Formats: sequence, C-alpha cells, structure tokens
Amino acid sequence: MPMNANKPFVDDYLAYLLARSSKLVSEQFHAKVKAAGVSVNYWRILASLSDADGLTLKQLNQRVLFNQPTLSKLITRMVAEGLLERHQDKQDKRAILIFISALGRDLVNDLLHEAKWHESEVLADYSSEQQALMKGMLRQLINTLES
Amino acid sequence: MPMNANKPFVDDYLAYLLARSSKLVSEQFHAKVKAAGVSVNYWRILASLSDADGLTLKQLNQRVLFNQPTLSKLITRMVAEGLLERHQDKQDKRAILIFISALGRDLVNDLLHEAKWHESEVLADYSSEQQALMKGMLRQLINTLES
DNA sequence: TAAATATATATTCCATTTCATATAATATAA
DNA sequence: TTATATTATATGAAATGGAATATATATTTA
Repeated sequence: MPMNANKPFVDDYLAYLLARSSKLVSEQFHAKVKAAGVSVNYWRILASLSDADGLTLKQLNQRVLFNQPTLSKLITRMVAEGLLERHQDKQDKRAILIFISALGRDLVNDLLHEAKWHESEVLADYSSEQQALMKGMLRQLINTLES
Repeated sequence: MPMNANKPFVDDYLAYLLARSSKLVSEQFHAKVKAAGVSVNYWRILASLSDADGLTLKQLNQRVLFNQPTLSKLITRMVAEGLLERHQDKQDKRAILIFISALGRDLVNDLLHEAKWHESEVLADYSSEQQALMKGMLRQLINTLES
C-alpha cells in the first residue's frame, strides 16, 4: 500500500521537479548538439569553458559536477579530438590547465548561438520579469546549496 | 576569443541553472540512497512507481525520462533482485505492467521518508510561500514543455 | 629537514548505458 | 484478409561511467 495514497509524492518533490524540468529543457537542444557530432558532456564542458578558459581540471569539475575520473577521461578524449588543449600549471605541477582549441572555439560558438535561440523558444511565453524571477530563484537555490 | 566576454554564458542559461541546481539538490540525498544499497536510477524508478503502481514500461519512461533500453534493462535487474514485478498487459500483449513488490515497497517507503526530510532541510531557509512559488514555476515549466 | 599527510590528476577494472537492431503484437491500408 | 506500417519491449556489441587505487607533487608536522 502506498505510504500516502492521497498525495502524489513526485509531483511535489523539489528534486523531481528540478530533474524533470532540467531534462525536458535540455532534451530538444541536445538533439542539435548530437547532430553537430558532439556528446552532451562535451557540450557541457565546452560551454563551461567558454567564458572561463584555462581552468584547472578541478575548477572545471566544480562547474560541471562530474566525477573526477569521468572528467579526466572526457578531457583526454576531447584533447585527442582536437577540441581542447591540456597544459601543465607552472605554479602547481600536479594541476593541468584546460584550454579550448581554435576548433573547439568554433564549435562552441555555434552551439552557444543555437543554445540561446533554443532558450528563447522555451521561454517564449514568459515575460522578462517571469524569466528573471525564475532564474533568480534558481541562482539563489544554487548559492544556498553551495555554501 | 569568447563570443561575449562581458557576459558569462552559463550563469544566465536556464538549462545550466536547472541542471546545476538539480544536481546539487540531489547530491547529498543520493549518498543516502546508495547507503541503502540502491542506485540512483533504482530510486527514481521506485519513487515514480510509488504513487502510480502498475504502469507500462512506456508510461513509466515518460516519468523517468530514461532511454527505453536503459529502462528495460533496469527493470530486468530490479525484477531479478525482487524489487519489482513484471506482468503482461492483457489488453495489449506487447506491453508489460510494472508493479512494486512487497520488498520494493518497504524500501521505497523508507527512502520516501528520508527524501521528504532531506527536502525540508534543503528548503529550511525558504518560507512556505517561496517554496510554493518555486515549485509552481517548475510545474508550469514542465507543463509548457510537455505540451 | 625527514616523514607524514593532503591534493590534483590518471588509470584499471568492472558495471552500466547507448546505438542499432530484433522481435512480437497491434493498427492501418489496399 | 493480406500486406504494410506502427508500437512496445528486448537484446547484443561497443562506448561510457564509476569505485577503488595509483602516481606525482605540495603541504604540514615532528
């Protein structure tokens, strides 16, 4: 017997609402990403680096929130495919600095444009006040959770 | 050179804000899920079935938004582990109906309690009005995207 | 400074997911 | 009704992800 038959769980569960909306928002756009020959994780890495080139692997991981070995291997593949460059940090020789290559830059610039266009479609029915409110709430939630 | 050096992309990109907040909200709770010996995907399936037992694989997939073969294999494993039951649909013999077993029910009930408690911690600093506003916006976004 | 501890990244091995396709049942069209 | 298309689920091979651990450098402690 359900724990609580008269009140659906997931429809009032924040983590579910976030996961579902996240997936739905990303879904159509990811089809375009794949059409460009890029996996979703590649796109996330490129987008995260697009305004912060030269991060260490650790700093990058704080943005993309992957597992460390997963990111390490993704970087290896992306370097092999010519999308990124890996340089040793002179200050801390354990660390590597990750840069977008010219090829990766072209790719991410295209995708950034498509992403913005896609977002404007998703949010077409929302006023700019509503959009700001929604994004603001999410940013606040992120800040709360990061501290 | 960045496409737009003076305006960070990801911090104003809805899909990123959703993905990041989703991951941050789920993160600590998923540690508890794993501590209960359950993978995150198992938990998502059990939670989705908790208030809608007896869905077809396809209906369930519309809730969890996995790939069809992924869900199919997850179900196979969960049945083998005694958490779920798979029955043929009498009306449509192609379809299978998925039910939670007694064992699965016990497990999910425990996790549902922990999930609610975790959510109340995450949202501790929010008034109930703010909580309702946030969830309402997400539900509206989901509805928009589903139609 | 030597030893111990901590940190950043890489690697190995195994589990899981994905892509493409198969199978079986249903719905539709000729 | 027979052929065709569609739908629901399953499966196999290959790619990817994750847990544990290794390696190399940096930091702290005695």
